[in-house]
Amino acid sequence: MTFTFQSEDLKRDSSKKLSQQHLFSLAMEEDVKTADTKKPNRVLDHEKENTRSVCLLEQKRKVVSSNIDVPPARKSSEELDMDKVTAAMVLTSLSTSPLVRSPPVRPNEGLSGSWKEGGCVPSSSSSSGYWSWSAPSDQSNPSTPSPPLSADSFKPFRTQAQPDDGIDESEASNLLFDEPIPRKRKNSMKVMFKCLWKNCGKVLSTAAGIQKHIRTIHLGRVGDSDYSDGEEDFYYTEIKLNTDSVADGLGSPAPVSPSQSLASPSTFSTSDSSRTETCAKTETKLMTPLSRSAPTTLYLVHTDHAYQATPPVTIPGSAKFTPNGSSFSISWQSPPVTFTGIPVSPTHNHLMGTGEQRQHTHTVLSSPPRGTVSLRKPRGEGKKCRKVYGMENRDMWCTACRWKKACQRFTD
DNA sequence: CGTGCCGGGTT
DNA sequence: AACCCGGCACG
Repeated sequence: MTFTFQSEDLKRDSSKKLSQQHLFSLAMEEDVKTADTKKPNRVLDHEKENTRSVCLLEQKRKVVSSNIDVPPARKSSEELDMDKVTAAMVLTSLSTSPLVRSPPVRPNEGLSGSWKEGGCVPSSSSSSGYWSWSAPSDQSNPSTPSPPLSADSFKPFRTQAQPDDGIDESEASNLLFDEPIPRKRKNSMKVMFKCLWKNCGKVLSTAAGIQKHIRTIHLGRVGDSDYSDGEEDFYYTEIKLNTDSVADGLGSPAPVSPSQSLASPSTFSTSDSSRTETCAKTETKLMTPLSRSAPTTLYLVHTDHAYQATPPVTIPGSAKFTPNGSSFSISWQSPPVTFTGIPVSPTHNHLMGTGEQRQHTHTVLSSPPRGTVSLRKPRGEGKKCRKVYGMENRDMWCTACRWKKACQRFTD
């Protein structure tokens, strides 16, 4: 769209840099605003636009930074600052992730890639600006360093996680637990990306990470690990898990922390299929006994476009005792709406025989035998998307629900 | 009153 | 189709 014109503009006149930045922040602000109005409106669109424009702008910025010589005069503080940041980033990424060196921008990981470079941007508000990226929706004004307030304004998932993405699995999973609750939202959700590949329960905290994982491990794209044709999208899904309610649920000096039950981070090191297996197993072991009794690590997966309705939560192995992914999971988590699915992308899991796990066996859980044929449907008592996700997350509902049709995800 | 969803409308 | 919504029954 306006992109071409803008970048051209840039090249032509480097002195416009500032105004460009201005433009940038303006754009951000606008997006934020729209996203903030969340209420019952189509946030999704905004979000899409948002991310897209972010992408564009990111690219733009790169152009800027590469094409423009910063006059020596201003080089002092800004540049120094920037250098510090850059250096720090380089160091961290070097020390933690030997694997990842993200070249330019690639289609899928473009976002995360650019996040990293966000630090290098000669923005006037150097450091603070850089951090505020992570959640554009939190602050409408980039110049205010105010701490991100809980903000119901949040959009459930800003596509990719934090600025530290793309780091690498090992780091990613550790990071997750180190990082002291990035933004405290309603119930401190954690967005994770789970590999759906058979027998692989790998969970990473970044989309980039999981994509890479899939690419290298499952798709066998070793050499050109940077190349992404988007196929990975099919093999992972986003999950959200709630750290708060976990603690609540155990309600005591709980011996099991979410982190432990999720996956043992300690073992993460490099990509190796055997390792992934073990990880999956650990997960299973931990999950199984717990999930029978009380909610521990609450998470639920969903794959968006929903007629594939809640495909198995697929914790490999645990599926066995799970009569039905959806109704099972909701049943033990009522008031604190803890987990929610996340639309990653309009992809479908052809991987898991979608249908099979769903319906049947249902009867076990659902209401006692009802003899009456009833003229009108008894109205299933289970919570439907609307209840589960709430109005503000309408975009997470199954399509049917969005259209006010009979819910396809939580059938009864 | 909120929710689930039928029936019917629009794109 | 895909999408949206008025309106009604149910709780």
